[in-house]
Amino acid sequence: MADTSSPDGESLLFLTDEQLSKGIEAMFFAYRGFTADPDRILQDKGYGRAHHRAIHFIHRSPGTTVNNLLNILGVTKQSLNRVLRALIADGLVESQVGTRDKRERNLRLTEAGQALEAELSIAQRARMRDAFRHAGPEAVAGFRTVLEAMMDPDMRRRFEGLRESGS
Amino acid sequence: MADTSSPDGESLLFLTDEQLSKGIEAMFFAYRGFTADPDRILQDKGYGRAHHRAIHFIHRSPGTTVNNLLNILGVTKQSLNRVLRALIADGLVESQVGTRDKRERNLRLTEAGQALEAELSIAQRARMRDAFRHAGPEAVAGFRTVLEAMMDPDMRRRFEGLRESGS
DNA sequence: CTTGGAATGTCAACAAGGCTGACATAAAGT
DNA sequence: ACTTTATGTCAGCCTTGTTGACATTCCAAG
Repeated sequence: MADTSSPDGESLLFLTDEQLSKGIEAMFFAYRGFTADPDRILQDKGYGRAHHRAIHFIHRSPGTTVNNLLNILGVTKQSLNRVLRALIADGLVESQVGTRDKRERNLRLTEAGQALEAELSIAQRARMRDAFRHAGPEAVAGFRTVLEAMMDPDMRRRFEGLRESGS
Repeated sequence: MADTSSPDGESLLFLTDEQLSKGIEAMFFAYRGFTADPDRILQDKGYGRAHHRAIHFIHRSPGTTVNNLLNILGVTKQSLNRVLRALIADGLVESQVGTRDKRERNLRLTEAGQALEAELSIAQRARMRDAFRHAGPEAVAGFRTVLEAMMDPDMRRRFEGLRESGS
């Protein structure tokens, strides 16, 4: 509807300030929905969003180092360390001294950690799946394209680097 | 690439756990980029993301009440009040006793508030505009569709309610 | 072998921004 | 008159971010 694309040039109607503001608000409200389910699950267990992020990316790259995690998450080592310490103390994450470089710590989820990860993932993916299914494959492709364009360049590189064994 | 859509049914390849996880990570990284520019601007002025949100939605609905803002932002009145108090004290927001119902306060941006709002908006819209332009109108439509589907239903209603004088 | 620097861990202190609970006030509704 | 609603405010707590300082460990260069 309201298809006003000209034959050669782009329509550009989707670049009005109003459309951009709606995009901004959509990001805000959608992010709230996006985090709502994991937040609820974590709340009962005494963890927060920071723990979720650590668990997610350790699951995603088993054996990753603290420094790598630091770069992905974009927080200080002190902040991450507090979270990791709790997860390790609670037996959700194990930290092994690196083999090549013994200064490094290789982080992995324990069985309990994998169980929590699965619980969180299932909830968050369920919402994502419903949204994707409802919107359809072409909308999903557009969604991904816009989000990638919205990232900082170094984050985009990191994002594209995750699991290059694509689909 | 890897186009495996079947003739009648949907391909559903976009609903694999791997695709959903990429969607989750895309949201995480994109949201970081989304908030990066305003965060930088606000940091120097002693404000944070919470102030930005209040300013944004007061700008969006001038004369709105505290209660309305509370519902949109999804925080407690104490939390919002702390932010509003600072903005009012600094002369960025003005609070007028309601005309119909004198219990209500109607919130508006002062000139200084509008100036800050513009500064933040311009930065955030610039990123959104670049992302939108790079992705193209169809991707933007998909982006919006997926984000709306990801919202909680009441937030979606609120989102659709903002500025019904749509484009 | 010694020393410099990198990776990591830890302590302390602090701030933003969430939260709950309790209470006060004014105005509206019954 | 009484209750409810809208708002403000005080106090205190939690999570999660920040800086700064310092210790340890260990690779690697001189």
